[in-house]
Amino acid sequence: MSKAEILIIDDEPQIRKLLEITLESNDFKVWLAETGKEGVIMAANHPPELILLDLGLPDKSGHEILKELRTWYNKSIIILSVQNNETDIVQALDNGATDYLAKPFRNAELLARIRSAIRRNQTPNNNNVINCDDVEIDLTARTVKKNNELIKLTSTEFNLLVLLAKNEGRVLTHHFILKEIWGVGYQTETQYLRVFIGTLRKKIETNHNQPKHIVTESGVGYRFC
Amino acid sequence: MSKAEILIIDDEPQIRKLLEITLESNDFKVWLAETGKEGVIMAANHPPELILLDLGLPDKSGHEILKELRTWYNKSIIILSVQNNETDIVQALDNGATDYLAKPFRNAELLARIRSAIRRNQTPNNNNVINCDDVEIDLTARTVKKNNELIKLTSTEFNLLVLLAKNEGRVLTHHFILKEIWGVGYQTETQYLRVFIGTLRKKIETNHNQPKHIVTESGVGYRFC
DNA sequence: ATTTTTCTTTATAAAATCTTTACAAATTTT
DNA sequence: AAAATTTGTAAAGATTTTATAAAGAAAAAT
Repeated sequence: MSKAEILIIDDEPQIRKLLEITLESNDFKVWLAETGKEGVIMAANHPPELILLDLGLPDKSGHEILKELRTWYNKSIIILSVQNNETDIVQALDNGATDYLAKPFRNAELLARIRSAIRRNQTPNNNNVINCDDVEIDLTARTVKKNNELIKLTSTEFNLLVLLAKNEGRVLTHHFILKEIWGVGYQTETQYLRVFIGTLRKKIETNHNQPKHIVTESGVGYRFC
Repeated sequence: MSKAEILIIDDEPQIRKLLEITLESNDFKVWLAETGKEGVIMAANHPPELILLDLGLPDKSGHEILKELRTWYNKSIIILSVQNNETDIVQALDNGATDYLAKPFRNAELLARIRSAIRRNQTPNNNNVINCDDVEIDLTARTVKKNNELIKLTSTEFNLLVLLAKNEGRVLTHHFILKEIWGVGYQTETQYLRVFIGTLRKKIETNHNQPKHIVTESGVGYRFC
């Protein structure tokens, strides 16, 4: 599972730094923007899982930025603000903010609210899939489809296929593959690998005499796609 | 559009009255419960669009009620509490609370947070019935039907089936299932799991030698559907 | 207090997967 | 082109994993 990405839009350097440290040490990937404009551009280029938005920005009102983001961004936006008046809170929530936290906020609470907001983003099918021609590998579900039909792989076969697919186009040496799948100590058991590559090919190649997906690099290893 | 229904679970009569008046004048239909137990029953009989839950209940801790509700209720639950300490807030949010508001709260803010929470309900995946071929699982009533006939499951069997069904199509590892159903500390008791999968199959599979619903992924875990 | 139900544990059978061997086929080197 | 090396395939044996029954323990219901 890769890290969830959070975009922070705040003009105060200390707050940015504090948030950056807190969030990164809690296993999030953090992006920083100083102005609303910059934030909108960053969000558009690389939509994060969640946005932390300060209301008091120098260029535009945070409320404006929120509205602008909400025209297309539909994941969570948590407002951070020194303003703790009802008007701002109500306005922000009604403009589509997921949550509103007054500064100074408490770290653990912020983190819990972030987890909660991200949890709610999680629609059932945001699975992690690798596609390659007629082969589709779903890492979360642990399924492999060929021409949209489910294929049954054993655990080791699946792990091997994922390793190859994750390194698509790259040659992986026998040593490397054996170390990754079977562990250190098995690095010379190249025969294991041959047998498993064989069964994999039978299952995912259309014509297993002319493999298109799992290609042999004689003397070196194998390459996917 | 009919009125959205809100269930209030709070033991303080003044608060109940205050909330009732506020919410009804804002076009919500209000249900009232004085104790956690009563609240759970009312929620089950007539699932509301949102639940306002007080943490300091006389019969059980509000945290317990929250957990109990969250085993099947997946619309919004907002916590109201006189406690404003981080521990309670974090615990509640991590147990699946949608939001947490400290008493005394401001009316307009509460209303805005309620609107926000209800707005988010509209998005998918708040279905309380899972259908899969000839099997129908009703999370609210805690019943399972096969070909429209009720099937009797024990509590553990039901929980296991729900866990699998909620993750339809995805492999769940032995470890994960054991942790979720039996709790941490049971993660190596894979034999429990085998026995329970066995009885579940006998009950819901048409031909339990060729299971269609609960599929074994040897060396990894099980998959539903 | 007794019966019934559910859960835990043990034993064993069955199935699936992995490892190993043997040899054929393909590729590279000489 | 022949020899040497590497790779692919099939199949047998070994091992691991899973399924099922059934008995004892614990919990719940009567």
